[in-house]
Amino acid sequence: MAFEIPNRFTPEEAEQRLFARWESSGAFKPDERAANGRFVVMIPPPNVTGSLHMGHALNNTVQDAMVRFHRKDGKEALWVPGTDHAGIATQAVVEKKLFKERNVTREQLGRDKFLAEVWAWKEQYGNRIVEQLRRMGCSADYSRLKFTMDEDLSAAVRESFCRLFEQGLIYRGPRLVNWDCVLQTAVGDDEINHETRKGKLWHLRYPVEGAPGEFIVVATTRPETMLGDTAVVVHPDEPRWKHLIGKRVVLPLMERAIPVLADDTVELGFGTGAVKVTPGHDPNDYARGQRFKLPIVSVFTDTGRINEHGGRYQGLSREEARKRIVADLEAAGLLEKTVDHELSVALSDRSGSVIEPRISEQWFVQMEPLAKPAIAAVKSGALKFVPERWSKVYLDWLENVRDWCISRQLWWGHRIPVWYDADGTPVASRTDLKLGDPHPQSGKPIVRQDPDVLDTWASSWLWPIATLGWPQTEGGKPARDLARYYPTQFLSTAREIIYLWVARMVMAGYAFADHLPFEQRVPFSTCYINATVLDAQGRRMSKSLGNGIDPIDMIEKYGADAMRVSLMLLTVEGQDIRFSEQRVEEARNFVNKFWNATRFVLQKVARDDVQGVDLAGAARLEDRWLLARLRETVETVTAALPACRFHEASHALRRFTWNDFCDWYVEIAKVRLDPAEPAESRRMASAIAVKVIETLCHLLHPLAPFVTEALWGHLKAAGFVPASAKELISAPWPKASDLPARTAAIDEAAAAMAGLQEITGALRKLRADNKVAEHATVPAHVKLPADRLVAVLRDAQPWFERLARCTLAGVATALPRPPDADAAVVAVPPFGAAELYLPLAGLIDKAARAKEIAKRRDDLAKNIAAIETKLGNEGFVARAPADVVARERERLAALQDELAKVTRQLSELA
RNA sequence: GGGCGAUUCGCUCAGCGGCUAGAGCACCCGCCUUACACGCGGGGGGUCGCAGGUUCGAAUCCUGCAUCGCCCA
Repeated sequence: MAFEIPNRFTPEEAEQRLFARWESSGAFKPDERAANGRFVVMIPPPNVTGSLHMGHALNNTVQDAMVRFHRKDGKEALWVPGTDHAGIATQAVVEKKLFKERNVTREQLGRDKFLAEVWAWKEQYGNRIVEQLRRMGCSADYSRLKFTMDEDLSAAVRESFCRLFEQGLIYRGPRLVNWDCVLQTAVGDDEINHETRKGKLWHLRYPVEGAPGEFIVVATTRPETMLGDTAVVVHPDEPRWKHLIGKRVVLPLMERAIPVLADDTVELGFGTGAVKVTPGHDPNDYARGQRFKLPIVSVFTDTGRINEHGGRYQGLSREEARKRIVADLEAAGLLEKTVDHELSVALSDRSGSVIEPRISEQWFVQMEPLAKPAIAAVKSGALKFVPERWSKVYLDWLENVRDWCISRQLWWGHRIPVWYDADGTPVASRTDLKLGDPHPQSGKPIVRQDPDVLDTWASSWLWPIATLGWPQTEGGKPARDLARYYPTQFLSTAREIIYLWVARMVMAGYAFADHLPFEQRVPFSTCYINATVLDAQGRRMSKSLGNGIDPIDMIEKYGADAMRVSLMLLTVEGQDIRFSEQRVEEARNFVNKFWNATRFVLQKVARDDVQGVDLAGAARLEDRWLLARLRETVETVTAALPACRFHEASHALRRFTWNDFCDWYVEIAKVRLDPAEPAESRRMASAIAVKVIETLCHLLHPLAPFVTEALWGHLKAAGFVPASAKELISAPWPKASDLPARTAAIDEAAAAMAGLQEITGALRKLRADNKVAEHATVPAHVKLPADRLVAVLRDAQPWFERLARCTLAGVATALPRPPDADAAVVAVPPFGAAELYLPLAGLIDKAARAKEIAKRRDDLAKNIAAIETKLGNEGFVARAPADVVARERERLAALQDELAKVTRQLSELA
């Protein structure tokens, strides 16, 4: 034995060691001497509060596979990691913790002390997800780790705010926002979940002014909002109410007269046909209010209680107010009826409370001017989505973009850099202003800073530029990293944040990356949208369902490589994937298969066996075939990986490794490496086996970095890879052109090899059908349709006999059927059909045989008839491509040959 | 209401104009053949959701329908 390694890969031992070595050798840092261009990726920063879930696992496997491929492909590869401060989520986590552990609220602590607590929490727990990325093997440059609240990134946020403010693109005003009454902040549309709930629909009567006994009936799911109604609208053609258009109704309980207006957006004939309008508490009504210039009455406080505009209901909670109002209406005879109704309720993602649409003063960014270049980026092809269909989602949003509410009533985040004088005149400032300083415009003393912070996306939209140093300059020039690595080449993310994040990053790129000409500012040229990882039943993985799979558990049980490979095997063009532990187990088995194939080669082959062997000299059938398959595999993987066709790449690798190399070549090599074999044959087989293992280490490395790097170490120790060679992570990607080029002779060898594989399979089946004991060796007679095949089989005889588990008693184009033999026919395109005989001295189950052969005969006849019909069709012969017609003719001939032989066998059996 | 996606063997999915529609898992039969039982050999199993259409030719393209899922309003 030349070399011994264990018969199992032990990830728990190898992963930590190899990762530490990569990191300390600087393998994760961009190689500035790289000659093949650059490949730069920004991680979508996970929340500091987060822990790795399967979505992260997939997304980061994709990024790492891409980065590792391009790094090995000779590019200056940089992957920038980092985390996001996640304003509302982090604040909520820390608030909860403080209350639970010390029974204090943030208000009791005060702003500064509370923020110190959040920072302390971040220092202690904020790196968890980064540590998890490292366990996955992510080859990011951790020396560049960024956090959205870092000083430099915070400076970028402030600079961007001030620029937009100065350009007049930021404004402040009252708007209807999603209000979280528990956390007492506005929340973004993305921080809301919609849930279908059972509720009621109350039909309320609003008395018509000056017409006693006459009512308009409106239906509502939220009767308490009626306190803020400022109109009733009906469709202009609504027969029930159109005569009341222009009149007024008296709002019950409030005794306030409000107009009845015509509005053709009311659905004709639906419900009561009339709609109450509460612009202060409903997004649709808000839009109507804008159109009709209705007054806005806000009836809730920021804790969700009725305010001073709610008359005698002031001070009640939303729930109490509803009960009282319904009861009072009923008492007044104004409740027509109540029906059960399913409705969609908006819930805050963070507090779980029902979102109250509410008018409040907020800061907004005017989006239209920023959206224009982002739209153009996709239309011009500067930015491409993979899969392409997501560009529609992106464009739809940008083309109907609404202004962006960027203020949040939180403490944790980037404080809005705006100060006011006593008149409330705001000014945005790059440097902190102190109370009492003169206002730069009015000259009056500054009296306060805006208390709000910015939406987290207002920092993450700067991620690609800010992580590279924007807006810093060095000697009047843009920061070195920004100049060198921006724009980036690739972004991989989830579909949920195409507009929240992706679209905004593109806007920010055009708005702020002004060290570049405008048309070169797109922050990434390809945006890959990941699959959603579902559970085995096709449900989303969620905390509430408890059906999530923890990637770290999978890594601990099966190894990081197995988890990564399982995801890559499942990922077809961003189609959702159903994931389960079983898939990881299967991938682990594949990793083990490759490990053991390498183990075999290391055990059987020594360095001296392969010295000076030139693979171009490979002349034997199986050698030419295997090298051709290896070359094909290199070509496939090299094309598929950079195009994000991960499933194609990983399947091609599994197929070649397992089915071609292990199932055939390794078995053949067991014969070829026998000391009795001629030295030339032994040396060639050895060299090919080593070449395959070495090449597969490279090709598999982006998917399974640990096991391949570990095996690379063994190849080095055994002397197959020079001791001076780089670590696999940095070693150059194999070139197909280094393998023997395809020639007619090689194609012919591949066809002949396929024939021998068919014949091997047929002989194995004959044995199995006749229940030949596993270890018994039986003689076989093989009648072949071509002299060429006879030569091929004679040449392959030593390994063929082992693989087919027989001794070749006769091989010829013509030979008699041995007595008491079972027989089989197998098509060997393009040569014809081979006939196989296995003498079995009375053991044949003739009835079973006859049944099977008859079935085969019928199948053949059916196939032949189908092809004859096709070839008899004048349209087909005239219009189909010549090679297709020729192939059909060839097939017909082979099938006819097989049919004739099968038919004769059937008669011989009788 | 609008948009997107899916529907192919028991399960999960490839294939997206021309090989007898493939793979993995599961299943059945036989094997510890010293690289690997996380394995080896053999086998059964599918009128490609339904209905039309285009084409010499459709699982593959078009139209409609059905079912399921996701997103937007």
